[in-house]
Amino acid sequence: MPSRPQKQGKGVPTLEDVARLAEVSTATVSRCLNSPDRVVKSTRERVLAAVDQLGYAPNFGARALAAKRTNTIGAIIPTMENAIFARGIQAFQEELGLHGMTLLVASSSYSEEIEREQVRTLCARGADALLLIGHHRDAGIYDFLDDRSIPVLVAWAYQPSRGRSSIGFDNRAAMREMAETVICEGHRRLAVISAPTAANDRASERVEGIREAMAAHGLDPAGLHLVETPYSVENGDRAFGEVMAGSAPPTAVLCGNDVLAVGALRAARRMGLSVPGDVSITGFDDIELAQLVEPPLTTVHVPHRDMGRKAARMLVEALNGEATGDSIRLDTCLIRRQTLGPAPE
Amino acid sequence: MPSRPQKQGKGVPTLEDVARLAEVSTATVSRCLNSPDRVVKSTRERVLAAVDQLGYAPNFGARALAAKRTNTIGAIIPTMENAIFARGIQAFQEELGLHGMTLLVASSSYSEEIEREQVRTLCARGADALLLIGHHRDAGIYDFLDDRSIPVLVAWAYQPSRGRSSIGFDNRAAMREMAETVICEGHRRLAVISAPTAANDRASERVEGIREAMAAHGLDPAGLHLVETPYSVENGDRAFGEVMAGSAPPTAVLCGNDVLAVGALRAARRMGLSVPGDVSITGFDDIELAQLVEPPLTTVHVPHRDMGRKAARMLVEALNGEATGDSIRLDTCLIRRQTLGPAPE
DNA sequence: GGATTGAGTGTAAGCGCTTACATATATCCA
DNA sequence: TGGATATATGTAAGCGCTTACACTCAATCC
Repeated sequence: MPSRPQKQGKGVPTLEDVARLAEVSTATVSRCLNSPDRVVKSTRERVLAAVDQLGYAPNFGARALAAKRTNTIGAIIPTMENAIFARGIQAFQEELGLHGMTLLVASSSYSEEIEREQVRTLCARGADALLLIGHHRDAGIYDFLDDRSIPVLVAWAYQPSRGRSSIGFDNRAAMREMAETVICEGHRRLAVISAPTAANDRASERVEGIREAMAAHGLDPAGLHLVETPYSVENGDRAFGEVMAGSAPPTAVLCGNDVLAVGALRAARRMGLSVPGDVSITGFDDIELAQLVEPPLTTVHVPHRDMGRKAARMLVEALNGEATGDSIRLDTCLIRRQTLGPAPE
Repeated sequence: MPSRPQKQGKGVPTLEDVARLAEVSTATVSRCLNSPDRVVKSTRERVLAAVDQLGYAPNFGARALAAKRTNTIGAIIPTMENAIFARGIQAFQEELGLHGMTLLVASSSYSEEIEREQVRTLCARGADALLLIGHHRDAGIYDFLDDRSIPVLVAWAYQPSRGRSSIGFDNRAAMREMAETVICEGHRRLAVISAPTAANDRASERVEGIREAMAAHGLDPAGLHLVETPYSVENGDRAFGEVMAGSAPPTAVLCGNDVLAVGALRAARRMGLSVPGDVSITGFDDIELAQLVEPPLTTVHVPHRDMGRKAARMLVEALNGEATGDSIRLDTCLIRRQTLGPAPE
């Protein structure tokens, strides 16, 4: 990376420039900007006029350095391309704005390595608190954050047993409910198409939920055909083919998220299978797409927006020292649309 | 906003702490981090060990303050909830990462006011360059940026006449081509469902393209039934009802984007209209959803990812002083699927 | 009428980092 | 062997801002 000159002193007005123009001290200018009521009106107006005239914008880094707080909250999500995060984060940001805070987003592309790096980056940038997705990550990251006493909130997950403040829903219970509903329709041979579970506790919890339901209903969890594949319609499509390939294909395919389910649905159509006549397919998340496909998808509804909004409030409280350290459990609900039916024959 | 104590000196190691532990000066530590080859190996290793042991992460604000550059590029998009931006920005970020730069995203919720504010925020945070969507905005914003000599790239738009470096496609020409195709199918009564055009040159250019096509084919552009409504399936649905309400409803409804088109499609189905038998519907953007709905949507394909990637390269070049100041025009192409057919009767 | 108060403002010390410049040590050749 | 040169490291001056503290000057009180 070659070094390059830029932002030549010329054009960038500083606090001092404003002070000079308004004929006051830098302290007064600073006060005008941060606690206007500590400055008499006539002075304030003169200063603000100077600010305007110069097009002055305070240097954030310098301010953070001097004031030791940034009113900034960082969030690290796996990817913005996933509608559920995009939606939750949008709500998160809106709510933060209401409290005078700014959001800094980073994405990890589902990589633990990148996430670790992003945590450092966000802290270096002065994030006062952090929003992370899911519990699973190296303990070192939590230590790092604790050392700096930076509050962390885990979202899209609810496992109070982890001993961290979190907001989300019980992925396992939600998926268990879905699996039980499927089993009650008479299905005995089940398959799952899931996002990679290794570093994703939400995904693995969901799969676990299915296993629990099977065990509870006298089915052998070992008989569950599991295919893991990254988040995309294309992959869901491919995985469905794989899952249906054996001699005794499943009569119901539970998908770890709606996008995979939509892919599965597309594959089914192409293979000439009737859904849910020949095979039932279910999703998870209830993204907009779920009700737009044909037939509309049976899935689990998750209140992403609500979660984002509440997460923002929790973090703001934590920063104000009103933290309870509690976790909040949001309710999900099963949405029966048309891709789940009784087992064939 | 109550002030609150946090990050008590205790836990946050500074450059000086590292220097003390490694028994070198702060300058040496700094050099180890920024130009490792200017430090002899033995020292370097000692310093890096200290960095590790302390969990040191450089303070970004302080660094920016001292070095006068941040290796950060800012982007302001209308909303992350729109898949086209999410996708483009994701690619943008990935490419920036390859060049050692970081992305700072902000969203404006389609508000000029908020956008102006975000520009200041990003500059205050030290963005070395900015990515903005579309040309339309107050000249004051450009002045502000020019004063600071911060390079700006306009994306999702290509209008070299605006005299700013931009990357995108010709919204007007792309939509004109679509309209011409529709007209060639025999349609005479057209309607448009568009995003609000007031502060959105992409939307208004698209509408203009339709008018041009009509004029070129002997139709009176004044006869175009235009409904403007914000981006959402729901709104597309509602707008379609509105557009079809008159005594001589259109035989083709062109939509300003795929999401509105999908809403229109849903409304058509509910109203018992056959698409394209009774009415043709077209979209714009070619988001994933377009091929997943029934029937698959005829639309204009836009290379969002490619745009994001190239935008990143252009900005990096500009920062390296290799800027050409040119604009790049990307090609769109019309994707005929099944929602466009010949005019009825 | 002098002491007390408090509101409005100024002075100046850092915040954690980078970097020009100074210094110290090692290396080389005549 | 001595001076020139190169290499490694240290010193210290800021970067633009906030804020504790000091100061000034009226208004207020006994």
